[in-house]
Amino acid sequence: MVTDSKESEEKILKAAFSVFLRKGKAGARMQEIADEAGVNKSLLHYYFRSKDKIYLAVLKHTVENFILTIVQDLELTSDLKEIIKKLISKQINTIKENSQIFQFFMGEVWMNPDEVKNVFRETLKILDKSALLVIMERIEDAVRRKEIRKVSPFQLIVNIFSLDIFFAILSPILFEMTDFTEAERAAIVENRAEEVFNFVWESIRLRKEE
Amino acid sequence: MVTDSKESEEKILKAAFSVFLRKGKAGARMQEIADEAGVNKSLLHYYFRSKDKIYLAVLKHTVENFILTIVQDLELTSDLKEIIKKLISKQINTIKENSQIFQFFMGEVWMNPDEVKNVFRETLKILDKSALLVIMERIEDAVRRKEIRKVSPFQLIVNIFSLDIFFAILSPILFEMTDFTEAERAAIVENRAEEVFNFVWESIRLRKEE
DNA sequence: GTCTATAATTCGATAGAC
DNA sequence: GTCTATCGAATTATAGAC
Repeated sequence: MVTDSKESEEKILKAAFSVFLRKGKAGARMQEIADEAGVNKSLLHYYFRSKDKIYLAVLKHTVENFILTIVQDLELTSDLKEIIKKLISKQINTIKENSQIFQFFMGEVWMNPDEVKNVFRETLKILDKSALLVIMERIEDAVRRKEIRKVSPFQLIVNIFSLDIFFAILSPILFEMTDFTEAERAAIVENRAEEVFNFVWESIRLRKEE
Repeated sequence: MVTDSKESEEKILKAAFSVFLRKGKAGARMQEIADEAGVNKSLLHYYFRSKDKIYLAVLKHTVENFILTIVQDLELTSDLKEIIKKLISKQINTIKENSQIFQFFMGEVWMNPDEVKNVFRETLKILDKSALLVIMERIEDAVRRKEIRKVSPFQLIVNIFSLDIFFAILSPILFEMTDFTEAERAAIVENRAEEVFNFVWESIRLRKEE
């Protein structure tokens, strides 16, 4: 069956994305990708030469997704409290909608650290980092204005992202350690953004009487 | 070469631990385990029947390690501030010394969620959870005594663990986004426990003037 | 561009000698 | 308990027809 060339290539990429995310680099099978794409296995090599090359394309996509989630493009007109609240809720929503990507990424960081680091570096060159820099500058500014206590902007961002992503990946396992009912668990997941914001804001806001 | 039976089995387990942690379930090779253990490949099947069985033994070990790191056995005589400070520094030290285990665990949660969940459940039955329960009870108590603001003990523990483990796994990657020198990076890693404690304690401590 | 057929290799597992 | 030899299945990759 002859179809548009772009069409097959895109179908393969989409299927590869799905399979690699579920099975990881070592567990992914070319045949499974071909089946899911609805094309012949040979076409995978025709378009991408090797499994490694397909994996690299998928990895690049997840790294972009990862970085853009940390960065997030925000309106910076409002005050810092609102900026942080939006950053957290946007991050948590993005992670919730793409949880497989982040779980895959965490796994690959450990399995292929050098490969991930290289892709990460290259992706950073291309992507627009200004959004992150602007937020970090805004945090430094808030420290100077005594709106919040003295914190390292980098560490604050890392802390926020830790609270967002770790819970998203491990909450199913961690709940095993508790007696929460299904309804309670759902409520905790639902309110995670608010919980994180409170936790963070209570930590950094400056009180008048101190 | 005939050696003590226990000796070979232990060498295999140790090698399997090393290989599975580096390569994951799908990427690990029986031959590589045999080589690293210095025994014949057939012995792996003689002692463990199949690759799956060896993997399961390794997974159990990592799950125990994971749970015991969250729990940590602490002196509970001092005040809550000291308890939390010790919990954080102990967690961070444990994670630093066994970072491969936690990275492996994060990866396996995504690749084999059901298998991990099962092992997790079984391990919880065996392990002594009292240490965690005592800490959570101590947190609730502190809330009642107005030593700290109202927090969910579960979420506080999860938040602390998130801040500890996420940074340990991803800091090499995240540093790629910054201009820190090697010395600065080392200092940040070195001071992570203090940073996390400050972040947490500032968030939950109650001020007099409020 | 797409398909069939198959080469080339790798891998988990087992049989059987010692 | 340990080793050699090998099976059989799975998997990546390619050659070549259409």
